[in-house]
Amino acid sequence: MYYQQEEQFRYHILAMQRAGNRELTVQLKELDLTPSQAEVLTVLNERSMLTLKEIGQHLICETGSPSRLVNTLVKNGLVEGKTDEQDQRARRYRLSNQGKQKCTAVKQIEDRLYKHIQSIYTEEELKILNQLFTKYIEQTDFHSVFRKRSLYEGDPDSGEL
Amino acid sequence: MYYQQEEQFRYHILAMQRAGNRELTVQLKELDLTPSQAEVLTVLNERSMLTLKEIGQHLICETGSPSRLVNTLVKNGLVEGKTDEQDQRARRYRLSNQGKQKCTAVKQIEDRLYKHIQSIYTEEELKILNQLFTKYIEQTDFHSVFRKRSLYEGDPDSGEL
DNA sequence: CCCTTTTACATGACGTGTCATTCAATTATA
DNA sequence: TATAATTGAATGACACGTCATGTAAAAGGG
Repeated sequence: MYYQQEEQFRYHILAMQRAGNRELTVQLKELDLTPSQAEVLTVLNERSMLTLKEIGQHLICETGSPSRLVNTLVKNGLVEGKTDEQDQRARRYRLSNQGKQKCTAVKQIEDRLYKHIQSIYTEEELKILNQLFTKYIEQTDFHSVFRKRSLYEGDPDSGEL
Repeated sequence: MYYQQEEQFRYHILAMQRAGNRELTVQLKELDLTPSQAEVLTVLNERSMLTLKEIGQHLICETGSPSRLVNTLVKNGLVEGKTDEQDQRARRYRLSNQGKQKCTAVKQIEDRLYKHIQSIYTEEELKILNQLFTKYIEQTDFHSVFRKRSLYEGDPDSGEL
């Protein structure tokens, strides 16, 4: 068969994403959160007072402007927004106290996921995988997201220009 | 940072899936198909006269019973279904002539994707990636899907038990 | 300063993914 | 053979992810 490895690769990526997302969905259900909502909380926990557009630039789960996603969190009292004083169009968002609490709970659940990953791959294998992934990601819009989120280095502020 | 590689891995998987899906979505738009719809066509092209449940067992894009997905294709004239004679509950689906035509067009688009993947990774790297992915997939429900779809061997019938 | 263009966001639309519920056909069981 | 349990599928519900459109604020050009 032509492209056998390529086809396998393509469906592997899809399956891995689906599997991971389901795992997270189940775990996060006890917090009444979806994986996407949890990612927003994580982003706002790292860098507060972001506009919608900025939040979008830090999300891997979604490209465009995550209006609905963030507004759901506002409605649920986890995030609060204020109109930007310089720009009346923009709103700046931050975690509420309840949101901060949720966020620590989210971290525990993420740790479970990371431990699961650790149980499957050695640190050496993960490095190989991530290195190869980077070759792909570099060619996509996501590259800047990873930099902004500081997901490449252990250093938690190198993405902030 | 704890779990740095694991976190990167997790988001890499998400980003790769999103990037690939967007690429496919754009390409398939000229056929008026979505990636999920294209996967159903591909499955029915490999093995015809499947029930909804069986189609679901061959799909990586979706778990449950893909009623709506398949019915959209029926409505668009790409797939036709007949009630199973042994089991009045079940319907058996196959590609219409129009569906078969679409399917060859889909293959060309998939080939473009595979060539893109080839342009990023060597065959050796793909083998390493797929081998590592398999370690993960083996622990999920998707393992049987890959076997049924014969995505593991070049042999196009080994999954049929 | 007015007018055009751009920008930030909201919203409608559409097709998923996922789960729960419902319904009818089939199988198992008492 | 009645009846109960199971199964295949349809459907409602909900939250996405993506695109297109609309609206108001801001920026830019004359």
